[in-house]
Amino acid sequence: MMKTAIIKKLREKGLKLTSQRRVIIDVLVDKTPVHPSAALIYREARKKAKRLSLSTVYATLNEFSRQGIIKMLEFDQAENRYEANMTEHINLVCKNCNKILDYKVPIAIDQRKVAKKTGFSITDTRLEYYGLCRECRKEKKAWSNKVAIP
Amino acid sequence: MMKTAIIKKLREKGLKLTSQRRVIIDVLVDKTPVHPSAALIYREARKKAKRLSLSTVYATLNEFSRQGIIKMLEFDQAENRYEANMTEHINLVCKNCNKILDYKVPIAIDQRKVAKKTGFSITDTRLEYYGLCRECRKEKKAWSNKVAIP
DNA sequence: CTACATGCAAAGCATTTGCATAGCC
DNA sequence: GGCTATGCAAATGCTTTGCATGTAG
Repeated sequence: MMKTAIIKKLREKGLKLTSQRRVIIDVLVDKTPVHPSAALIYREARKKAKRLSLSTVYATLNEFSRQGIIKMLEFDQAENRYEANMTEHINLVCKNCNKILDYKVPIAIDQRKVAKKTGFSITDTRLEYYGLCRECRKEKKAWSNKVAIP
Repeated sequence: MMKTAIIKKLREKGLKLTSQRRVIIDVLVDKTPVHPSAALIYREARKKAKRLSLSTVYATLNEFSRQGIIKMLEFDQAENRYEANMTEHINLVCKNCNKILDYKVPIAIDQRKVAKKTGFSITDTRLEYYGLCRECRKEKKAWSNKVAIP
């Protein structure tokens, strides 16, 4: 998503645009390809804004996510990750290196149908496939060729 | 999944079948419809086995999940939830009451195709829709009818 | 027998909270 | 100006870890 689009949404939702938020949005949008964690966003944002605390980063990301402006991806054993890409897609999560890739697909599941069948009104989706990315697969293969059985 | 099926898988994977694990499996399978948390499983399991610690529950659920015998659903701000239903389905998560329902659909996404396009080899999937369940929708409606604007 | 499982208590760590201050609108 | 956002430090709470002991295969 464009930075300006996010800022526009802030306004629509009646949220204030502070200097900290501006920087956080900047970093999040720039880093969205790697699906940054709060810590990474904090580290990067600090370079542009010295006066910024981690709790502000969390508060901001939480609020934006609650408002549907950004997307929060939660993992156990690992930090949350965030993305500004709000179009429906599948996240491919590498179990080895924690890399996350986006996979755009026309989702065949009809949300309206789900709602009719189950009574659920859907506001959000989370679609993830876990496995090994190309690089980590190669690595594993290399290992199994080299490593003797212990 | 059947309890016997899980136990069979344990054997296949070379995992030991202890009395604690037996109870944990029992509870998990019985409670799978509500997608229990580790704490709930612990509480219920304690009724059947006095000698059982929470860390054992965690260790067991982690191991089983690692082995692909059960499924762990991780949330931020909330405890992990577990399920024994290993058939592909979508979890409908109510944001209001945290209820989780299963929605069985023929997933239209071809994993082999994804692998070819992206290099990802997929081992696991996580499909979730967030929203409000039937009951919570009614509740909300009732609120908005009653509650005056503050 | 022996490698894996368990129990207990303590640690870990990402995230949240409380409260005083600051700064958008 | 009023109400929201921020910063700081301390707390929270689920989950993990280390190690001695127990036990399934």
